[in-house]
Amino acid sequence: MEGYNHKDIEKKWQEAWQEAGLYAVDTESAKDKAYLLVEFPYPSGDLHVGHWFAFAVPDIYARYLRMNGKDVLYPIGFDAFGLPAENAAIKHGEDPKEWTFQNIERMHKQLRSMGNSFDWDREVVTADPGYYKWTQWIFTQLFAKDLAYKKEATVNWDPVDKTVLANEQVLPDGTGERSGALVEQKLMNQWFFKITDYADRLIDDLDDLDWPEEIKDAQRNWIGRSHGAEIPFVLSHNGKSWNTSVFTTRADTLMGVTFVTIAPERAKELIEDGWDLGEDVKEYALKSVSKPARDREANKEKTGVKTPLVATHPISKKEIPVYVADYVLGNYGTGVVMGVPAHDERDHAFATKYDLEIIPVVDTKKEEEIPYSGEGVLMNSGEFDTETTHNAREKLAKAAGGEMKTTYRLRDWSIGRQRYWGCPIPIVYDPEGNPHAIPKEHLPWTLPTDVDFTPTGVAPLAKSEELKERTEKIFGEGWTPEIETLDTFMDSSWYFYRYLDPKNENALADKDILKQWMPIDRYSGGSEHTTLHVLYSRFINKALFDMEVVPAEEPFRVRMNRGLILGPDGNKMSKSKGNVINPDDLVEKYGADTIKSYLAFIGPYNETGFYPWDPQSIAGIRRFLDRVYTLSSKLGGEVTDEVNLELQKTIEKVSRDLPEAKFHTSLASLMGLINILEKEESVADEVYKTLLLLLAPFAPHVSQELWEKIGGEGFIDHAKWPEADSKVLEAATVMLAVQIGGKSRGAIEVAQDISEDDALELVKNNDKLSAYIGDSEIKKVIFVPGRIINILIT
RNA sequence: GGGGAUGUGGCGGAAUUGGUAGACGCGCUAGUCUUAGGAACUAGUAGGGCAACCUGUGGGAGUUCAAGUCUCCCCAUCCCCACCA
Repeated sequence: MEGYNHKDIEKKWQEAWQEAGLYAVDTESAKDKAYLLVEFPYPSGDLHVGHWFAFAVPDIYARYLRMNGKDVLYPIGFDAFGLPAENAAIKHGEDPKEWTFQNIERMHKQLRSMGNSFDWDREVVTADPGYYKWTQWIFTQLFAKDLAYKKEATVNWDPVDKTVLANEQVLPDGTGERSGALVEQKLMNQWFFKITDYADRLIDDLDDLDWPEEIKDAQRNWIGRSHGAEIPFVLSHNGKSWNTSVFTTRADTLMGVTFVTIAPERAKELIEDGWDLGEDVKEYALKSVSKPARDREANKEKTGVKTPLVATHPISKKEIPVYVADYVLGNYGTGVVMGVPAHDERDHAFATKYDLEIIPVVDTKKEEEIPYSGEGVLMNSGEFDTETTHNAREKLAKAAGGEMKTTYRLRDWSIGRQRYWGCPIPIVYDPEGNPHAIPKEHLPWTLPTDVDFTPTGVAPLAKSEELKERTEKIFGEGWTPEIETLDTFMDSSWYFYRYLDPKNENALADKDILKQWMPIDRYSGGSEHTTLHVLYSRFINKALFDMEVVPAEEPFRVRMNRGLILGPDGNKMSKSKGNVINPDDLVEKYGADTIKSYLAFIGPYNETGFYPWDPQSIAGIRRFLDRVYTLSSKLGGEVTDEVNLELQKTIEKVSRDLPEAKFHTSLASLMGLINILEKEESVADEVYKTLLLLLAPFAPHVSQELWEKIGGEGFIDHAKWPEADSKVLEAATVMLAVQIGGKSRGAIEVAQDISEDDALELVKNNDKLSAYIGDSEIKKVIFVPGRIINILIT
């Protein structure tokens, strides 16, 4: 069969769309807005198939909404700061800025070859000073609200990239998200965002969001809210005492405490404060603290060292031993844990190993073994005996002088990076070393260029003479600049506001425009960003919402994660495996319409499946488009009732499935229609036109070309989405399934509203079906109109 | 260990939400046309059986006239979190 010439057609229409400014949106005048967002790419220099999956498929929905009369904004930009640029600079002596902007140039071409309905006038590049001026401004606002602060803390240190990482950037196996290096723990003075202030709202507000449960749960889990009690404990040695406290979710087991364990971090702090805890404790604590988190967690065997400290039980006043043990985490709760070996597995293991007393305080009725961590009735707990564990929880906490408290797994977001190619933190220090936000009139606080950025662990900006001079010139002698740059996740946590008003010089975006366009109607992206970018963006949005900078409390009305395209061999695409599919070659061979349709056809878009690239399937999709094209030579004649019914069914199906991101079933029904039309002698113009309208979101170029060919008016994108004729659909006959004695025996063609009696009569008059009834008596008939008739016989 | 999801032909996946399981595509088989084709087209394609039929949605129970879909118990795979007190 003769195929169509995708190269000419796609070039022709991409130019025409561009010239007509077809996808430019006026955010000020739009009436019925739809804001669709896809995660903007890092300018790595080469577009891969994953980008197509991420950008070309949601474009189907954008085009659908546009044909339904919406003012659709579908923007694109670049997350342009980051390490690859800097590493390329170090390796090949390139300028990171040059490297980045050259890559962006290349990617522009590739992105345009997709033929998406992007509004290119709104492109945003985070490394552009016009953009990062506002990244810096947001930082200064957070600083003013004490949501950005500096503190001495143990942070994740990536020894390869030589920079600090946020907790979210350390993978479960303890390696850096980017470098893959084993992350170390290092005590440093660092900038943080106080995301923990928003922990409750970040959890609670999830309830009202129309997001998949798995995404919400992943965030809830990450934030890790835990309700319990904080109970004071006094630890003493040599006449000195330390008033601390433990966090527990089981205050009811307080009378079963037989020892206390402290985290190595706490022991180290005590030693630094001059406590003499002995050589063994010192050695153990220091060794544990410097261990990479992974090593420490890998060792499931409980270890610990007895300290000379003595803890006083807050109720019984009994003296109990204190251990330092590395299974106690320094950054969760208080880093001090009460040991209840009878009712906690870890404490039990520890107590058994070090031969410590075990006192059961929950009556297990001898049915459960110790350790027993369930609920029950208290025993061995003095006046609290016979209380239920549930009721005793708060009472015991109060009796011990403690209070109910909630803790979180979430840590504050570490945002300083000791690297060059990033947004400079807009802070200067006065001669006394106090930090001050750089006032708005000096923003953007530009990234200096007189810097050698070979990573040494010291931030490269420290070497910039220009930055030093600039600071002193503006703020006075003795003032010094902050030398760290911002985590690039900060750049990307607000870009969606900027798309709305990208050239605004007075605000990150105009308030009225924000009010009209936020929140985003649908945001699709990768599942790997659930606890990174998406969480950070929600935090920044809430902080800005509280400052009345942005209008919506949540930025993303709908979030959906997509799947992953694998290589033809079923493995993740990677250069080393040699299984990378180059989209440019595919554009050349099949055209953009085919790639987009193939990726849409592969499965449900809003589920995170893994899809191996199938070179034969894509040929099948191209065959389908060729068939649509070829069909244009058979135009003419009248619409038959049968064809019209199939057409109306297809309109109904596509209009129902497409908005739900079920692009694959939408295409399937279009293929079904084509199969029917091909069997006809001729195809009426109106039928073909409707087919093109339905196909336009999936294959915009070839649909537009055919639209023009058959005399369609103007751009197909401006044509109205067809509406199914409900009269035709209602008048259609259906196949009524016939069951006899509960077994499927066939079907009869009937009107949708046929009565039970008429249907029964038809079955009786049908030789084949009535044979199943035979001489048997009809006991009962179950009839579901338009669906099924089930005749029960004796 | 905790949380979330998913199990349907050789493969990706459908199933009007409790109503004829396997739409659509790939692959496969046969044929047509071709010097040839890994091109295109036509027909077939869950398994078993010559057939009428029978069996089939990870396994096992159950509810129902009717279960891929609902309930309970297992099994497997994937993702997230995890010595979180």
